[in-house]
Amino acid sequence: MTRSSATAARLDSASGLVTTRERWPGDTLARVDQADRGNGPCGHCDLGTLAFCDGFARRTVTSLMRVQCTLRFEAHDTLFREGDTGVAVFNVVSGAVKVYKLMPDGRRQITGFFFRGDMFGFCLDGDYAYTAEAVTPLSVCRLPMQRLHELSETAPEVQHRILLRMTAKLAQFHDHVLLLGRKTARERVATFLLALSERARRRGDPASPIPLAMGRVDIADYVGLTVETVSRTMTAFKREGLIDLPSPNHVAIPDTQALRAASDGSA
Amino acid sequence: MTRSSATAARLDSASGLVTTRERWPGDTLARVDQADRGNGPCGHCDLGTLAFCDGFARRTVTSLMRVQCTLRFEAHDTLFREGDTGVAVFNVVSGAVKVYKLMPDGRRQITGFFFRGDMFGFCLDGDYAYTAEAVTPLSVCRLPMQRLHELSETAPEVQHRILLRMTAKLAQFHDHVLLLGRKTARERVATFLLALSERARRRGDPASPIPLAMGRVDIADYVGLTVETVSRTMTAFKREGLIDLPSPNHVAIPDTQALRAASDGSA
DNA sequence: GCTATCAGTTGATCTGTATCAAGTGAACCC
DNA sequence: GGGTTCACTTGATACAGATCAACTGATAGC
Repeated sequence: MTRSSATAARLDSASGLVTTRERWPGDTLARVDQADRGNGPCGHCDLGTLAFCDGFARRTVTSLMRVQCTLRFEAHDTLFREGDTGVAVFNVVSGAVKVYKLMPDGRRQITGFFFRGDMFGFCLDGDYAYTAEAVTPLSVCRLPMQRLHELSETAPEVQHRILLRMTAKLAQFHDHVLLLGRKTARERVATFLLALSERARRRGDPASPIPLAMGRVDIADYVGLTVETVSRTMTAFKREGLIDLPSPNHVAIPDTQALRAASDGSA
Repeated sequence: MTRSSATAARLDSASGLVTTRERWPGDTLARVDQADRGNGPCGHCDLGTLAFCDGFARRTVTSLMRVQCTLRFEAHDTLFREGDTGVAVFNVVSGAVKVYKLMPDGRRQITGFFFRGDMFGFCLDGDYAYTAEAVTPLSVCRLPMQRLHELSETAPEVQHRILLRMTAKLAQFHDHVLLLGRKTARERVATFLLALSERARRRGDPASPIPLAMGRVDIADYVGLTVETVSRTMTAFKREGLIDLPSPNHVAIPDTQALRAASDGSA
């Protein structure tokens, strides 16, 4: 069984731009960078149309700006832990996050990866049900749940957008439950790679030589296998010409249809 | 691999109270019973505080009443199928529902069971991501998504309540993904039984001799095992005194702590 | 340059659960 | 009352993927 490596909490006070407006889980790890500017509606990120606040009325954006907070983390930093009081949602500006649950004996299940434009940390008056950890150097936009809730009284579009994100996440979970409950190792790995590829395509990035932000262990803990099986399966795919591995962290998909067939047993 | 039995579509025109206000997926199967009365805020069900509309302002309840629809189904009836256009959410008034996804070769994964007071079918301008089927004779309250959305413009509490339900569902999915990805057969079955028991307790029903609305095949397709393994595991639990089976469809839990220990490998 | 570390890969073996097959008992029907 | 059906159980065997172990190559530190 897979055991999680302990996450070392590291203090980073080297940044010249740190200002702390309030206390929140993980704040000792975060660097608040007020100098961030970009093409996001509120000017605090460069997410453009991927930004949570994109398309909102001017005054809604202004309200969000006031409570928003841009945080930076290094790979392996923990944003919050399972059981922490859930006070904020996060939008990934750059980098990748994994969220996972641990069992008493150390077995770990990663329940989601989040990339640029993704939102995570939904939690209404309760504790976070999982731990969130940076996979790569990370920049996130943090929105306090309480403020978001207050705001949505007057701006229903805010709540509606959250609803949209959650609906999409629910649909994703249905797929992932199918993967974990009924798919073979080959199907799992194929499905995972395809999902990454399709996500890239939807975002306008090249769909084929896709970068793998996460290591083999993380992939294994996500698709419910061991590292060894993930590794063997990817080697097998390479041997069969289903994928190419220019480097361990880059996967090329020469024939999407073939990989898709491998992802649901129709091949 | 588990194969789903074909669901026989049955027409039931024997009811004297059928009135069809509009067309919707599965309407040929449903009986609309306008005569239902109860203690629910809108008078159309007896869910009491479990009702979706419980606690809403008078005029909100009135709006919901007008678009609400109470439907009845028999066991094995299909409410909607994966790929159908998602036009409504459902609240279970009585009985049980399972939702599942199928693979091309017939493998099936049940992604959720829904009981009295539960809400399912969330789907914002898209298709249902799964099929919903009655496990027992069923009564549901149907709410058109579009109307719900319109209503939430003026009544934010509606959207907020949906958000609450979805957040709870998301948390449940995290648990289920952990179960499917990392738990052993014993742990899966123990977790499943405990969840049913705790649900009953939360609802004020007796937590111990819990009725199993679903058959062994459905349990297997939910926890990602085969019928045989579920059956063997339950027999083993009985032999070890972890549970008792007064009938195949009733489970007594003499020692919750012991079963809990079995549910995460701490025993 | 030498060593340590760490991610990934590959090989040999073991095992938990699936698969295949048959048996039991309750409910239903003619 | 005898047969059919269907859900569940039990037994024997097979196998996919886990486990244990070793190897490779890249990166970092001194």
